[in-house]
Amino acid sequence: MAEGGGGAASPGGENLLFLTDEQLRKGIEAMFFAYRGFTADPDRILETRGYGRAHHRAIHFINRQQGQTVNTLLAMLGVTKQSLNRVLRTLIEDGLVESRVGRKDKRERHLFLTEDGRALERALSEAQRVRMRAAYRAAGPAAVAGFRQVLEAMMDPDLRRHYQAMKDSGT
Amino acid sequence: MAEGGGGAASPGGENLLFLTDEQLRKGIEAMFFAYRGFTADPDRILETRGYGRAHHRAIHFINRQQGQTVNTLLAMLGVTKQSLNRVLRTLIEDGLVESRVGRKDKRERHLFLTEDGRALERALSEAQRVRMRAAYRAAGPAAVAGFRQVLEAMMDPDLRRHYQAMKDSGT
DNA sequence: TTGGAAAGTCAACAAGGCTGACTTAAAACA
DNA sequence: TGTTTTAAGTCAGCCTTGTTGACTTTCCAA
Repeated sequence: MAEGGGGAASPGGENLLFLTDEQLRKGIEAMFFAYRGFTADPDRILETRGYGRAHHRAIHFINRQQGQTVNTLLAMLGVTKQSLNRVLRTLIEDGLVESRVGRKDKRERHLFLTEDGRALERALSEAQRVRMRAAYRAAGPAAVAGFRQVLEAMMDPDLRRHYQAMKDSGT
Repeated sequence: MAEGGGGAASPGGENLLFLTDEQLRKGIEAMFFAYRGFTADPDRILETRGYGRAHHRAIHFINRQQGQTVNTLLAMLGVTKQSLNRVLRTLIEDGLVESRVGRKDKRERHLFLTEDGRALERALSEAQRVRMRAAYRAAGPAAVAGFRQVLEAMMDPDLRRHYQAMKDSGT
């Protein structure tokens, strides 16, 4: 922690010590190592099923907004439709995802998790929540608020919109 | 921030509102979207050179501790030597990295960035620092301390050691 | 009725992970 | 001294997940 944690008490925001290249480098490495931890637990579960992170991402966002179209999901994930389609096809074949033709616009496909799909989603997100919960507990409530603030500020503006679109709707 | 920032003042850590599944899910998505932003700027630079993230990671950690051996770097990156070697070979061929036989133990190869390598490292890390700096400024010093605390708590213990090994040595 | 959007498919390719088998050189050990 | 272990590197082959480009099918809407 060195002087990093100590100076945090200053509420004015004039504390420019946080903006030295050293401080920034530490933040960069913290992101790198933390993201490794963040993905490690679900990766282990996915491996036993022969899936990868791409499957996890698809499952996560389909669960988040059941019935969304392929195009919506595409915008969220930021990959090509060919890439998504390969993953989606295996999930549909394996009975984890259901694709229903749109009622109004029959060109659209609306995506839903099946019961099996929801079960896997719960297993994956619970693994991730266990780690997140432990980190939150270890760091304390004030740290958690700061954590989310910095992460939000790091997002690209259009990705931030995707993030915020769901942020307040749940609960 | 909704009620997220408000409850943060409680220092006891008994505030379990932070540990609802909804709060945790938001943290999970924040990591996902923020990491995308985090890698976007260097990715653009790397693309112009025909490099990928694997090259970036190698360059970053060689710069962090010039003269380290291949084995040390391997432990840091958490990939196989075959995977690292492919990347390292192109960096050496392109004159960005120099590999010197160890003086004491001649089996070891010590890795250094050349002048060109340092130049690319600076360009990459500066791109990342610009975003990090902006996020830090937007969120404020208290948020930054919390950000680092939560990220550290999310790391796997042995990765946390790698992170902390360098954390206080620089500056 | 025709243009264009949404979805899906096929083919080909690249990056970057992985495993396994093997070589070379040098250090460490018995 | 001779043997084993270690560090590094290499070759071959595989997988996932990303990319482009070309193409079809469906079907809404002008």
